[in-house]
Amino acid sequence: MPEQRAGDRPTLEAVAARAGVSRATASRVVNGGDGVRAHLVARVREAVRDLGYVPNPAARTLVTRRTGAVAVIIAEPEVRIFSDPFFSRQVRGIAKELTAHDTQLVLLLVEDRGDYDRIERYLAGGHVDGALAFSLHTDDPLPAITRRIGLPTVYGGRPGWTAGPGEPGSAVAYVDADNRGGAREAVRYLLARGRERIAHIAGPLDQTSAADRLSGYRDELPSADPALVAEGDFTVEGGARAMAELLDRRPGIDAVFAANDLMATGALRVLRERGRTVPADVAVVGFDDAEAVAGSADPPLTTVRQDIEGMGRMMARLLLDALAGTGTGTATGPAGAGGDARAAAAPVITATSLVRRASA
Amino acid sequence: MPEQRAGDRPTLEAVAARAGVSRATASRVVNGGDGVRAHLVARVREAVRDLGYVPNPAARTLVTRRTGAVAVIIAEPEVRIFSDPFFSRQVRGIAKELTAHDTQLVLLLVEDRGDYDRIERYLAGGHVDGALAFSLHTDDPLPAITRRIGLPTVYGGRPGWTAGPGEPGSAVAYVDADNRGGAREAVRYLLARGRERIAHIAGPLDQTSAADRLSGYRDELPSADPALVAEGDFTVEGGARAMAELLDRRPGIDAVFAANDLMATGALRVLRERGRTVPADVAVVGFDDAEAVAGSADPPLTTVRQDIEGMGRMMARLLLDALAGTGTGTATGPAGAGGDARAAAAPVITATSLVRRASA
DNA sequence: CTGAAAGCGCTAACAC
DNA sequence: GTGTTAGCGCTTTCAG
Repeated sequence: MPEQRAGDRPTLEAVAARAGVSRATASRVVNGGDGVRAHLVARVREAVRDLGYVPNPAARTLVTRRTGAVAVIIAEPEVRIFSDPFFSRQVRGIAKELTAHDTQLVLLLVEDRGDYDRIERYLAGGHVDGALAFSLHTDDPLPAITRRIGLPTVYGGRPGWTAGPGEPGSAVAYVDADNRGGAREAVRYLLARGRERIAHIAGPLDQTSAADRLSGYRDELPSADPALVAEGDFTVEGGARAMAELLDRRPGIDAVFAANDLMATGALRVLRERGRTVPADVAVVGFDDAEAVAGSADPPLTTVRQDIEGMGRMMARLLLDALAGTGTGTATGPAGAGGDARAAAAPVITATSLVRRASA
Repeated sequence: MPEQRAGDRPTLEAVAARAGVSRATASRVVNGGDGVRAHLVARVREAVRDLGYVPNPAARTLVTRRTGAVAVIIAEPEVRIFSDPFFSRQVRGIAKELTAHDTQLVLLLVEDRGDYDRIERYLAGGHVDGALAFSLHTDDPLPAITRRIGLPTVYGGRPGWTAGPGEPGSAVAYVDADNRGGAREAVRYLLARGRERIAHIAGPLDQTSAADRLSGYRDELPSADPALVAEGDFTVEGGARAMAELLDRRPGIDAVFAANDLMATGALRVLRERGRTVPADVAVVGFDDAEAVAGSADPPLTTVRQDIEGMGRMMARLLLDALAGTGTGTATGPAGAGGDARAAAAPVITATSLVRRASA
């Protein structure tokens, strides 16, 4: 290997030399400059600028054991990632918050079960300081992995295994919308408008968001005819199928609350095909308020809005807080607490609100 | 079960000791094991397993100057990222290919112009080995940045500044669909079905994909009435607005070719509102074949399909090839070529195909 | 084929 | 305040 090209990146050493200080002082300045005399700070800063110095993150990570990066793990089936703006929005919220804290976002997409090996190796390798993961199903292997590795993790959506107040040690940090409350509000609204046979198109019930919305529906309609509930899959097609089913079973339906906007859109289509007018004959309420979907539906959807981007931001904030608290990963915290005393182990539930448009 | 707590992760040193070899040999085994006697390989592998050893990427990067990570830069305005499945699909294609080559994906979202400083610092920091960037507008600062840093980069979509065969040194690696050819096919199809007043809803013309599709339309209809072209913005709403405009200007339209499916959907809505039947009165053809959009439109869209995920994969492959070729970044290649002689500096154009559904 | 040794660039004690 | 000095864990000549 010939000698280093002149274009090679300058090191801290070079900066120090040019500024006439030691590497240590140069380092102090680069990292904030506390406790260094002003004129030296200036000299070092100048050298940095002149040389175009940029710290080498690998070297820094090697000694600090911090990477300044966070993994975002998405394990959702392909179809949903693409059809539902939900993920992109949430990721954007996360990205904004991470960026504001100079933290990088490493995207890990899980295609199939076998990928978890790769994920585990990656996470165990110390490439990232923490992880953000979405809507886990009950049997998802991820929690076990992150726990084994001792990697701070925040979940998006209530994880499937958290049912009651949680057994000891199972405190999980997660962020979710008030799905149940939002669903209740939707149904109450329909009731208030005089609707009497209100159906529900549920999402896949192995997802807590779908289950919680169904619970909300049932809260308000405890004695509703079970035939008024059909399970969809959060897609337009699924919503259409469910609507058709519902109409076949109970032609007298005068309102539908769909567990997301995409399914509501599918319902709208079927209602139109079957000659029902919305909202005159049948009122429709969705959930999400994904602008590109709800606003441009025909007619525009009345829906339960959740602040998806805000939830993403909140997830990131929770994780960053946890990282600021602990050292490298697990415990070793000041007080001799047993488990990893991540402050944010309590869930954060964000509010929803009903947005009135034309469909109900 | 080793059950290592993070913090005391075993090092190569430990592996070597347990296997009774030197660190160098252990390293060789971990990195493939070429030229190490079989029984030593076995012993080291066993030690790795027993100890649960995972290499420290920072240490490795420090010496190899390779990070095993690639940046994916998305600078699209918010509205498009969320409404259009295009990006998620392409990112997924990229992710698949990168994963297959054990390379990580670092997502960089550009919110506003000021973010480019941050991006430059990040890229210059050597966090990643290369970059993948999307659909640049003519004046995008990114190319200058990556060139200055000498970071191998592949673009998705023909960059705005590549007009002709390109000036010397401006050879850019990019992957794009055959937008012009696809548009031609759409128009020819409409013509073949006997349509005589074919309008076009273009995308924002500062994006090459939109411009190229318009060119294709004009190729087939060189003397078309200019009032038959309206510019949209690739969103449902934009498509609706453009359709309304078109109808106002030329009520006799009997076909519309929209530059993407989302706009075609908006057009469908307006046509319905205005009492036009599709395809009887007006035939509609889209572009993209985004399943969630085209397939579930009402009526389902006839559209020009492009293999978005495949394009993403191709982008990643091109970049990985380039990385395998060069050392750490810029040049130092064998022949003393002036510019960075990345093999893949020629664009890759992928084929499109017309998918017939009900709208035309 | 294997081992010894020299760093990669940086931070963090610990002296001065 | 600032400099000195150890490494962080790994790859890679270079001997043997």
